[in-house]
Amino acid sequence: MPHFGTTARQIRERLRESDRRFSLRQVARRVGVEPAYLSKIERGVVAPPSEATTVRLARELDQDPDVFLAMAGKVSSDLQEIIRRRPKLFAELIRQLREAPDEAIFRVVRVVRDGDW
Amino acid sequence: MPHFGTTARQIRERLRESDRRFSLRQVARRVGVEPAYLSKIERGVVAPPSEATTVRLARELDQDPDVFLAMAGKVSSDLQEIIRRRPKLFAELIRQLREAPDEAIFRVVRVVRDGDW
DNA sequence: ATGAACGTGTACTATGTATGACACACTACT
DNA sequence: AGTAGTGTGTCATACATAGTACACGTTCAT
Repeated sequence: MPHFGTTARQIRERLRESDRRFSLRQVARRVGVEPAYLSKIERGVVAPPSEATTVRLARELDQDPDVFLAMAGKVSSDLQEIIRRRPKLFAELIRQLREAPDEAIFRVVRVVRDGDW
Repeated sequence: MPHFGTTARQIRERLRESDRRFSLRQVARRVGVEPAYLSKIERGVVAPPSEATTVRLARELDQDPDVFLAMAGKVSSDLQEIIRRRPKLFAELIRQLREAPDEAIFRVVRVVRDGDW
């Protein structure tokens, strides 16, 4: 699993090559945190930020919030709530899919999405 | 969603009717917390305990840990880790199943478990 | 009727989480 | 040469989490 801060920094620096609005300070301002704090986050000096801040940062860097949250060691609270509503069913389903290959999970997603079964 | 403390207390008191080893004090001792603390938990004076304590309490009361964790507003960390390993796939799957009837989810569980598809 | 067990009130504490504020040195234009 | 912008070091803080410790009045069993 890649490091949260390092990854965020790499993505930001890549974006910055073509758009100098992606300086640490400007991104920090748009995300709504202090530059010093974002600096520490990117270098791993502090733990990844809260869920809300992580999601705002992901959006700012045009990344998938769930992936960013995963790197931050978290799971989106809306997913957690879905699980909490029916804990037995979801717990069994998820543990069942622990070792399943990506393909198998994706097949399940498709089947459920299309509903034709 | 039922209240964590209230539910725990009811279950414990039911168990106690046939086995007086289920006093608050004795359960607290076996679970590894102070009686005063368990008392406060059961009455909702304090927030539900940590994941580890919640699971030990569930086991002690012969309940499903995932259900107890759900009532405590949490999701088992082992489930979270499974999701974090493949955040996109699991996020899509779970959101897909948010509104699905129990029956549909259980059908998916069975299909995946039996693997014949 | 007394000692053990019971449930609970009050007070305290240790650790973690999630930042903010400010100052500093460096660089990049204009 | 100066000013605007940049990244970072240090210090402080507010709040939440997850409990412990002890004392008190009550009840239960012998």
